[in-house]
Amino acid sequence: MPVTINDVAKEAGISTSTVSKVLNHWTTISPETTARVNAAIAKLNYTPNARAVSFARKSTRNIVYLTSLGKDEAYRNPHMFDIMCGVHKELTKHNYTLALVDISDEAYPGESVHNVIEGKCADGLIIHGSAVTKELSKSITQQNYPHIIIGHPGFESSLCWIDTNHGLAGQFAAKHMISCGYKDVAFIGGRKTDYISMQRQKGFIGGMYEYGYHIPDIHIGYTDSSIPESCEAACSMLISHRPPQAIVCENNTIALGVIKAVEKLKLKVPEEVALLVFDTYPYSGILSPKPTVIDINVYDMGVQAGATILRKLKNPSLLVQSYTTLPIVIQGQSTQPLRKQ
Amino acid sequence: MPVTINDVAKEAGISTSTVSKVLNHWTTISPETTARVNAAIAKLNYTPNARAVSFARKSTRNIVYLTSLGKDEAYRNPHMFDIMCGVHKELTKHNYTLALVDISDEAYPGESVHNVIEGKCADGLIIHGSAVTKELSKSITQQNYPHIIIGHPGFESSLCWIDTNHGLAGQFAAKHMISCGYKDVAFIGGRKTDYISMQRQKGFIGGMYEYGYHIPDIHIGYTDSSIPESCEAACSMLISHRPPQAIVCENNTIALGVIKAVEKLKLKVPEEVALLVFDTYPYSGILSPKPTVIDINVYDMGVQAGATILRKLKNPSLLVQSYTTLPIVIQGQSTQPLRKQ
DNA sequence: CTGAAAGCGCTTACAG
DNA sequence: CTGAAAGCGCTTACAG
Repeated sequence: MPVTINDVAKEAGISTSTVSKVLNHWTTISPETTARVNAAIAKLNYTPNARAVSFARKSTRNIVYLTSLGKDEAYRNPHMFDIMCGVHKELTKHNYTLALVDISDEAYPGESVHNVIEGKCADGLIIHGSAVTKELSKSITQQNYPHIIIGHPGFESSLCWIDTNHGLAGQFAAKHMISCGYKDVAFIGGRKTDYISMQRQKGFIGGMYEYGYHIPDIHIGYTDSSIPESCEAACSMLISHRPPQAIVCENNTIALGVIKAVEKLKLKVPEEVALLVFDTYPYSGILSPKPTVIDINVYDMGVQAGATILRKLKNPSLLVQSYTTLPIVIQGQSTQPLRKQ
Repeated sequence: MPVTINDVAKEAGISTSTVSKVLNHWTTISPETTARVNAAIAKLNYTPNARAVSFARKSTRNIVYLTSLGKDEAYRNPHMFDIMCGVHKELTKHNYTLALVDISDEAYPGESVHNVIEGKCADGLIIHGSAVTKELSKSITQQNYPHIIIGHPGFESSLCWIDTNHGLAGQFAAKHMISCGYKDVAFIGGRKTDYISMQRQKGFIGGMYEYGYHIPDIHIGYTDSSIPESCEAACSMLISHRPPQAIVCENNTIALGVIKAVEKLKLKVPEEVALLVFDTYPYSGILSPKPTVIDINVYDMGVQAGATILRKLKNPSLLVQSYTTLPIVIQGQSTQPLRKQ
């Protein structure tokens, strides 16, 4: 028979409501009563029934994290799980729990969101950006349900989101290259329809331009982000009449392709061609030479997301659409200050 | 104002308790009543309040997944998240939810488990093996709390666990090597204190022995699982007077070290030395040649764990200590049938 | 500063 | 087959 608040009240010789107030740290309770209640709690080894609390309070202190949780997702998209860990960290700190909901096999789009909202099993919702559609956006906005989306949804809306500023990360890439003394720097990215890639590219080109360097079109590559196509793109740049001194790779697969090209052409990194890559990947550590990386602390983004949803709960009218978490440069061996010749 | 079961009852002109019975698919309800209630539910767009249900039922239909959720865990240990996804899949199928609890920064060991059990916020607990201690084992067993541990806890107990059979995986490695025609096969693993490594090694040696091949001590390597030490171990084997035809690498980091050694000695894979690796890693796909892998479908292990905890809930006296999920061989280019000379 | 009482939205014996 | 009523274990106006 589990011990309830009534047992504690009886033991302490005090009313249930007062025990509840002690539990909730009301300031009106006398120190003496508090002490008696605490003694009774300790004696009976009492823990409040979380279900009853959440029911009585009409608040669950639970947040749902909505994302794709299919097989192999952990290998394809480890960043998403790192974000999740950050969210969890922040929520736990404030005595909230985090429940997972999979969006990858819904019967109809928006089903999961609907269930979460209607079932009242959470106070708020954190949604991984890739899962957001316009319909979903509409239903969330209409219900005015506390939410935060990780990653810009890709269209204008009154949704709340946080994201990392990819353009800024591109600028950081430019700044780093300039600081090393590289002027002829190429950028190999994804297709023109790839939002993140284009943001990074724009930021990079803009950053170089600020320092007075114009990147010619032949030094901008668009690929399908596969190893072969990236290798091909890098090769053709490197054997052209004007090979770049350095290549910025928009993601890790592209970097692998570029490394392959470099090996094929027997070029030395970073002496003959320097490399810069966006994002740390599990295998970044095993590449040789160790690449210099423009990294985003996505765990920290998760923490931000957690903090933000809690702010939303306190202040539902809050609009949050913000870029957060500065990119950082992790210096590796694939770039180095150019020696004056 | 959210619509409650009472609103539905009023709308249908029927008592609350009957509505509840319709909701819970009692068989005693007349088709006519059922229809009326369902019409009212549809009309009012009613969804039961999950909190109230769980409170009244004294069951949460929630399972807690206890593991390490620190920063970068997703990169270090993607398998754990793949297991988590499998667990989630199975639980969702049966209308259970999954909540996450981090064990990585508890104030004292066992704190999280204690909170979960005492707070009654879950019906059961799935614990990632690395988090299990003897104290924890004791308190879980004493409380007779429904649980399932993923990975053999490492000591005898009446805990419930599921695991993959590492010895069997080792045997599979031997079988594959034999089927290719290799006889002189080396095994490079972790330290002798590494439980998994030793299981795999034993299985492998035993498997080879069954086919009549004895692995000499010089062909068994113990390393700290680092790239340099594994490279060193492989080198010394390969330049010895009796180099192995093939090397089984107990994990991926070891494999990277061995590959490094092979490159250093300019040996051809698989012609001059074949390689076999345990477990798929995010970067397995980028290695060249693509390694042959003895893999465990850990997502499926998660599914099993989910199914098992649900069985435990129905039948609390069930003891589950079982090896589950067969290893599979994923053929790559690092092994091939030996041509007769 | 403390307590009696209503209520959160369901489920489930029990009676009919 | 249906319904009135008690109860799940708390919280929170409200009264004192």
